Amino acid sequence: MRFHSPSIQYFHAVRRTGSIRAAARLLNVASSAVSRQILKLEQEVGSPLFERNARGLTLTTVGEMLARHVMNVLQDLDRFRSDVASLSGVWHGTVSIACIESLTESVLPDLIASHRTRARRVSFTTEVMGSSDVLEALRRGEADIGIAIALRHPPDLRQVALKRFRLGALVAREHPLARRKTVTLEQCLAFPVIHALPELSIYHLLQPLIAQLSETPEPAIQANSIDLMRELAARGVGVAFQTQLGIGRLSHDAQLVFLPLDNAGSPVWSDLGIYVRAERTLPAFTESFLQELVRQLGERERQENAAYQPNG
Amino acid sequence: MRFHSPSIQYFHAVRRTGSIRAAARLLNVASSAVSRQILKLEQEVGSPLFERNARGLTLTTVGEMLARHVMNVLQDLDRFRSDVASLSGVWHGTVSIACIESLTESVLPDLIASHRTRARRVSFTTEVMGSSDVLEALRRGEADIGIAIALRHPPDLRQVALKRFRLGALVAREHPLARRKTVTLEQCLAFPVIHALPELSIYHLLQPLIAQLSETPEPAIQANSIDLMRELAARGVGVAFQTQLGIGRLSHDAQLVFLPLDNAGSPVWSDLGIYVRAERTLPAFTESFLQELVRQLGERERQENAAYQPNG
DNA sequence: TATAGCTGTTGCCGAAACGGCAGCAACATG
DNA sequence: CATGTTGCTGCCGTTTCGGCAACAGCTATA
Repeated sequence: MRFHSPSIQYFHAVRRTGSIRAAARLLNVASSAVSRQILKLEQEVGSPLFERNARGLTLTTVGEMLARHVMNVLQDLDRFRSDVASLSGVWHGTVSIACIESLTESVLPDLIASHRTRARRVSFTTEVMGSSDVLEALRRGEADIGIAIALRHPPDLRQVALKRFRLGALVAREHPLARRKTVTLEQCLAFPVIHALPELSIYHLLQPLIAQLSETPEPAIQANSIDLMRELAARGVGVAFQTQLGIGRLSHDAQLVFLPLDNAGSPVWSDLGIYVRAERTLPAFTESFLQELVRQLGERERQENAAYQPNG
Repeated sequence: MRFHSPSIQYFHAVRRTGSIRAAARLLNVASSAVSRQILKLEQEVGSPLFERNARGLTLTTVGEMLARHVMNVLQDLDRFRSDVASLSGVWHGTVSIACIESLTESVLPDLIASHRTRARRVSFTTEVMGSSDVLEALRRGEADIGIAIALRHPPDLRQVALKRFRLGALVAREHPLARRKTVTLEQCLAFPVIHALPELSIYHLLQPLIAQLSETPEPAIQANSIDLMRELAARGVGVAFQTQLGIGRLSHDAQLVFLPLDNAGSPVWSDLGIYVRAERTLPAFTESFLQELVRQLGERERQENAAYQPNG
């Protein structure tokens, strides 16, 4: 079922590996064959597609345009294949997800588990990374679905849904703040805090708020792992800041208490976006999972925000 | 710049012409070559793509799936080509429009003329047809932009915009009704009327309203040409029914008067939809024209509806 | 019923494209 | 300076593609 010219496939491999010889190894062909196909492509397009550095190849502007087209073609080929397969039998294929750490605690495992009971031949690949890396993985075609903090997203990605969750403080059950319903940032900063490093998006959400305060005390601990921050908070080391999503149901019977942040009377939101490459039609089984993901996240959004309403 | 395998192109040609030999003539190759490529494709997909009738070929279910993929590929190739071209110089290409007759009077010619003063190398192909044919032409990839009466549209088309215009009666200046601001259907039916044939969408808009009336008099004249109906009305033959869009500025200095229809106190709307194939990214110059079309139609919608407000 | 005209398919064969092997120059790294 | 990497290029066998002609199946017309 490979009815597209070798040039397309070879170009795609060279773009991904950044080298002709590496692409040749990947494709199990001689490097000369790959080299010639690239040269032929460049001749047909009428413009160089790669810049030849001593240590590999980099895309030119025209090359990036072609890469976009080739990605559209190959991803749509993928969809076509799965469409034909689903015509005669069960769904089967792989859903590739790129997401930030907050999802790994309950949302994603619950969802994948429940989805696999219904569609057993659909497997999953999930990779955890930073928000900007999530978007980049999508653009490069390395993931089908991306979940990240919703910053401004590039035009070649489509924001399927946008869900807001309250940012809050995470403290041990014995912590002096633990009895409050909500907390302000000032109240937290009176205690030792566990700050996120700039590579986590929580940093970028809190930084502007902290900058507004008159005094900015030194953070006790800085970390780049949501998990580590949570465990530190549970041991009473200090106050951590997270979305409630990342804590989920553990907070009920565990040492942790989640206190929604209150900034001058209004909540502090963390916007979670679900992304997909814009120029793409998803295979049916991927689309189905996506719908379910959006629905589940919407459910969580509703529940968690209702729990902290003025009249809740 | 033809870096896609011949099978793709041949398949596309066969689908369009419905015959291998006709496709071969179109492609300037021997019919045997085309036949072999189709057979090879069917072998690779693992399923027949066409049903062989004595008088040509018809797509099977799998064939339709492949046709969809191939269309996506070729249309995106087209976009890539125009993107590369626009990189080094002026926009050039062709915008292909399928629309219903109402647009040809003023909206489309005005828009095309003004667009060509700014982008001289962009040419236009417009074809007038019925609403359902507009959607079909889009699905078959024979048009880039479609404008039709907004009925329920298939999922593979995207409704870019939806504009509502008032349906009204069209009478000669000397007609007894001509002095009214608005008219009801009953009032019109007291005179000879020029009815649309079922192939025009006006028929489907008026039919349910006429069916509600107690008496349904015989129509004086039936026609399938908006133009003919307008000319007949101008000669005082009877009352025609149209959207104001189809009359436009001519009504000012001509023999015609447009009277918005009043149905039990509320206007009768004719919804105009602008459509595009969903699984497609338009070339930049096409997208630009599309935006302008939507803007202009929105402007007309605002103007014409404001002219008949209760307080206007 | 016979004929003419259309359909898609198939051998045969030359031409074009593809791909593997080995060797080249250019650059980076040690 | 030696070694390992990069991409590129003759040479040549294999594969694929495409044109020509002939074939069988069907339809419409005479």
